[in-house]
Amino acid sequence: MWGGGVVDWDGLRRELGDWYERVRRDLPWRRTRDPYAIWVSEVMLQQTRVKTVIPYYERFLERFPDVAVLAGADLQAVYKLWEGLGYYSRARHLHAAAGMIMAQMGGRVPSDPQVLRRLPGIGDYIAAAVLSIAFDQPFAVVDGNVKRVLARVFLMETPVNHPPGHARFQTVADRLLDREQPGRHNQALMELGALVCTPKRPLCPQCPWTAHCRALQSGAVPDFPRRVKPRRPGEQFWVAGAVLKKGRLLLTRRPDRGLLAGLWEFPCDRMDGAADPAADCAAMVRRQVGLHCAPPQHLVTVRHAYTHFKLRMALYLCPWQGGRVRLDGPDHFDWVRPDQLDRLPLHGAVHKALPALLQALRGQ
DNA sequence: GAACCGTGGTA
DNA sequence: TTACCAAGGTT
Repeated sequence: MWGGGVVDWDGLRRELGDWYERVRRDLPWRRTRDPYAIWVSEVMLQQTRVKTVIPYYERFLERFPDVAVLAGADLQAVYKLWEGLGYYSRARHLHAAAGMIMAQMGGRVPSDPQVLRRLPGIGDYIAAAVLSIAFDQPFAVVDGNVKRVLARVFLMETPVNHPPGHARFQTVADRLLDREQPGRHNQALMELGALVCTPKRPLCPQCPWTAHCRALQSGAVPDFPRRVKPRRPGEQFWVAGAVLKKGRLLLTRRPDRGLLAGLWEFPCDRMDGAADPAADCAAMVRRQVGLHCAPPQHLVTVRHAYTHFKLRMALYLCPWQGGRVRLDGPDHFDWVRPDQLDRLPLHGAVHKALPALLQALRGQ
């Protein structure tokens, strides 16, 4: 894998550690050794930028300062704090894991790898991160940063976005790990990927590993890491109906599984056909919440990009005409005054459409 | 093993 | 506008 060349593992570890001590960012989760806080930070940082996470992390630790408080909290409150951060199952898993820790593990984040790994939402990466950073245990993390750095330094052809190749990176990361200071080492390697060995325009002159990097020596840095072509996401069309009754709007909650689990929205569904969207919307309202409404009035159509499909959602204003709410799909509902909408966790597409709705309501 | 699961920044 | 990408995990 390393082309027969000799690798100076000790030199790599030392130079990385020295570099990290010089340039490390002062991040909120680097000011604590509390396993709970480290865990929360790692969950939030999953597929999410540091800059985005910081305010969420601060609020979360303030509101839920330890495992016991989180376990005792209402899941809806956790979702509300997570609103806008995405991947909402992370919030549900964190809450459920806190409950398990209180019920079965004496209220402390477990330091046993096998126990930790059993908690929902904790996979290989987060387990290794918590164990190394909070408990000084010798586990190497492999995230997107680590793969990119290793691919360049060792000229690894393994695609970084193809699960079958993951084990190759883990093997190299294990060999490279500084077992004396695993927490510092793991953070240093990720910091190198975040600050220097970046996806585009890496800052090679600032890299502590210029003498070791095979991609740099062969002028191939822009060609690494390798990546397999992802499939282009398809497009979906949704119709959403804001049912208005006596100045209140009907909001529904999505089921606890699947897309946008647990978040609130206006009743919506994929469009049946392109023939008559307004009639589609009225039919959707009857089907999903059992209500009859006056002819829906188109307010706005928003675009939103999810991981695996693109969405165009048309929002209609639907004056209530009759019927009592009977849910088919959503698992909860509530009639909400427009100025109270911010009490519920809403997803991105709803937030995009909201200004048009509020403006229409003011105009009535 | 492949598909699913969000959002915002950036080029 | 589109494509890429970011401290992954679950089903």
